[in-house]
Amino acid sequence: MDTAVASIRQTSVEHILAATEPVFAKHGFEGATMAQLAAAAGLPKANLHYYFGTKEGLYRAVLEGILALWLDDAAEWIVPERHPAEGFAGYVRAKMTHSRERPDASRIFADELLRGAPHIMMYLGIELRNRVTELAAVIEGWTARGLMDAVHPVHLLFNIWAMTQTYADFDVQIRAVLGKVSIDDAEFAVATETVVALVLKGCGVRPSEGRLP
Amino acid sequence: MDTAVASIRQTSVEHILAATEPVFAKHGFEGATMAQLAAAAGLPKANLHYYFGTKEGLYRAVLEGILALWLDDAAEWIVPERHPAEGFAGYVRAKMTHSRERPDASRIFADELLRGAPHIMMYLGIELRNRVTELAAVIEGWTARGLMDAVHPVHLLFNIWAMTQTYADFDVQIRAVLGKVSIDDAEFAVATETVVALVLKGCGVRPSEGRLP
DNA sequence: GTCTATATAGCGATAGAC
DNA sequence: GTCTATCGCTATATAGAC
Repeated sequence: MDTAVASIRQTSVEHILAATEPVFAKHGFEGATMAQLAAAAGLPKANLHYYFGTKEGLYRAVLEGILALWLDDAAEWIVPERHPAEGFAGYVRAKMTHSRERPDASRIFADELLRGAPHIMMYLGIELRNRVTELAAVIEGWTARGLMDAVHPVHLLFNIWAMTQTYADFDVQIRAVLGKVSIDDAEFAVATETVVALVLKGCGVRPSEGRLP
Repeated sequence: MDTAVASIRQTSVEHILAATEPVFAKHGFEGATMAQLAAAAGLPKANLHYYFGTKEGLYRAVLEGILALWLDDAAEWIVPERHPAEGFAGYVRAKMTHSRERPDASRIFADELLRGAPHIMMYLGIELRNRVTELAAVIEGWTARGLMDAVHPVHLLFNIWAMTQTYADFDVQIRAVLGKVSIDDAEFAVATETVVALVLKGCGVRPSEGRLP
């Protein structure tokens, strides 16, 4: 089962998941067709049905890989041991890096939310909600220690997600308004530091002076 | 032509546009079917084809109504005559009100961007881009007059749009995380003032003291 | 496990009676 | 202007040879 040797099944499954992610990102679950998905994987449609049963089964498998990726950034940066200046800046930069390197993952998640989250309602209401409760406690702790202003921690998180993910989800609008065919590294760095500054100054985060109290 | 008497055509067109907006918001352009759209309007499919020709024709008509709505808020609030404390707060509150009252419009626009803006590329690159250039000049003027910090004006606008529209587009996530079936007025007011504070403090906007210099 | 060929259902769009 | 019936096509899914 869990040997280091990649079984044919495992290899095929991983190949199909990676190859079909851009198709779901481009067309959404409803818009993507099995013919497109199969063509992207370089396989006949029947093979996708063999491994995932239905189009929805394939989509759920793609989604689950994305959700696992999603929760990790916050757990690394929004922790009591850090000063909020470091924690928020690190978190925003990590999210922005994800928006740059895995925009398709962000778009699939955005599409799922836009449709009313028909496939991940339980994840939102239980797993994500629990994580947010933990993060909110850390942020309130920072405020209690006088390291930043009192800001509604949950709405702050919603806004950090919104700002960072807009650079993946609505990338086409950003490129059109900036008049650029693609967003280069320098422009993306400007965007990242604009968001970092908005969050740090917007929350009245005191400057980090070495160790925490 | 332009009389005050509503022609049958005009009445039907407006009815269909209003009735189908929620369907496009829920399923997107590709996901919505003519059968669903017709059912929402309480008409046979053939009637929709009679007035709009194709599904795409209907969708474009819905989109155009939304775009017209979209550009007005900024032109009212982000103007040189206002102090940025008043301008940004008013703009954010206006956008938040739109997210609360016309969430379907925001979602249709979000879906269009997520798909790569196949129907409104020209609007983004020309009309919206020109408007943004004007708004950026106003914001830079505020900075030059010492009323706020130097913030990249275009990225600031991207982030204001992201924060305000997330309350329409990703409303399902917000409700799930907050554990509420619907967002009540009090919660929405908290959200609004959280965004207002993030923008004003984040941009280092000086307090408004009566008249402008 | 792989792939061709096909079954069945639903799609956008239209013809033509009213 | 309205509506029923239906065309032609493409969708998801599967049967069955290899």
